[in-house]
Amino acid sequence: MIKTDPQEVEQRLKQFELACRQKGVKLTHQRIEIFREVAEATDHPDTEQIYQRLKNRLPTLSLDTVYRTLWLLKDLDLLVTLGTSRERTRFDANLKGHHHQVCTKCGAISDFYSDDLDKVKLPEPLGMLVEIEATHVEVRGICRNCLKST
Amino acid sequence: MIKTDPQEVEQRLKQFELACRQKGVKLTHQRIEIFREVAEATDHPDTEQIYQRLKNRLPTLSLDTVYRTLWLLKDLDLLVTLGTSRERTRFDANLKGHHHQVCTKCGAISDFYSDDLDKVKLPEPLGMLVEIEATHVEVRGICRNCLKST
DNA sequence: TTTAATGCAAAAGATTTGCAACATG
DNA sequence: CATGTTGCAAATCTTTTGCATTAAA
Repeated sequence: MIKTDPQEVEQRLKQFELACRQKGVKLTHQRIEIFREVAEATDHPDTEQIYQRLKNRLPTLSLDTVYRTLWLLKDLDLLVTLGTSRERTRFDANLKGHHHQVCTKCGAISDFYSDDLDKVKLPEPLGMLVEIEATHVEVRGICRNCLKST
Repeated sequence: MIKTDPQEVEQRLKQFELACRQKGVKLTHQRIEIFREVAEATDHPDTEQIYQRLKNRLPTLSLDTVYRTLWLLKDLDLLVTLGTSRERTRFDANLKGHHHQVCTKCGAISDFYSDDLDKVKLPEPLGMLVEIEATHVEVRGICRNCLKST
C-alpha cells in the first residue's frame, strides 16, 4: 500500500490542528488519528476501511465516531468526499486542486494533476451555475492490474 | 419541472427497446415506464424519486422493482449513474458524452456540453489507467436560485 | 469546571433477497 | 407453455441518534 509522503502528512496535520483550534473544535485523540489515517492514505478509503485500519491502534474506537468525525472534517473543509455511485462515500485529505482516475473494474481511484486541464475555459453560458467553486475531472478506464488479469 | 425534448425521449425509448430485444431482456410494462421516467427527467433523479413519480401511473409498482430495473438498465449501458457522495445514487438516460454542473447548496445537477473540454489532451503518463473509456467533468458552484435566496 | 466528544446500544434508513404469483415472448 | 419478472415481506446492511460516561480546554 503506497502512503502519502510523510512530510506532506505532517503539513496536513499541522493545518488540521490549526483549523480545529481556530474553529473551537476539540482536538481529541480519536480525531487526530482518524485525520492522520486519511491523510496517509492514497487510496481514498471509505468510513468502514478507515475504521478497520484504526482498530489496532485504537481498540475502543467506535464506528459511529469515525462517521461523525469524517463528516465534521468535511464540513470544516479539511477533507473532500468522492461520491462513487454504488459504493460508499470515500474520503481524500488532498486539498490541492486535483483530478481523479477511476478504474471501472476494480474501483481503484488515484489522484492526478494537469495544468492543461486547469487552464481550459468553460463555455461561458454554463447554464445553471453562477459562482463556480471548483472544476473536477474524472477519467474512467481500466487500470494496469485489471487489464492483466483478464 | 423541465422535461427532456419529446423527440429525444422517443429516440431513447427506441434504443432501449432495441437493446432489450437484442439482449433477451423482457420488455415489461414496468421497465418501459421506469425507463421513460428517467429519459424524460432532466434532474437526475434517484430511485426513490423515480418510484414516487411513477406511483400514480403504476399504483402496484414496488420500490424493489425500481431498484432492480435501474441497475439492470445501467448494466445494459442504457443509463448512467452519478455518485453524489452523501446523497443516493442518481440516474441519467443521456448517453451523449456530456458533463455536469452541480450546485453545492441545493444539490441540483444539470448537463452541459463543451467541445473545448472534450478536446483537451490528458497528461500522457496518467499513472494507473491503461485504457481510457470516458472523461467527465464536474463543475461545482452555486446556482442562480441559491444565490438569490441567501 | 464547563462543555463538547465518545462509546454503546438501539433506531432509522436504504437496499437486497427468497419465493409464490404473474406476464412476456 | 417456459422462463424471466414482479410484488410482497422479511432480511440485511449502512448510517444516525439518544444518552450516560469520559476527556479536552
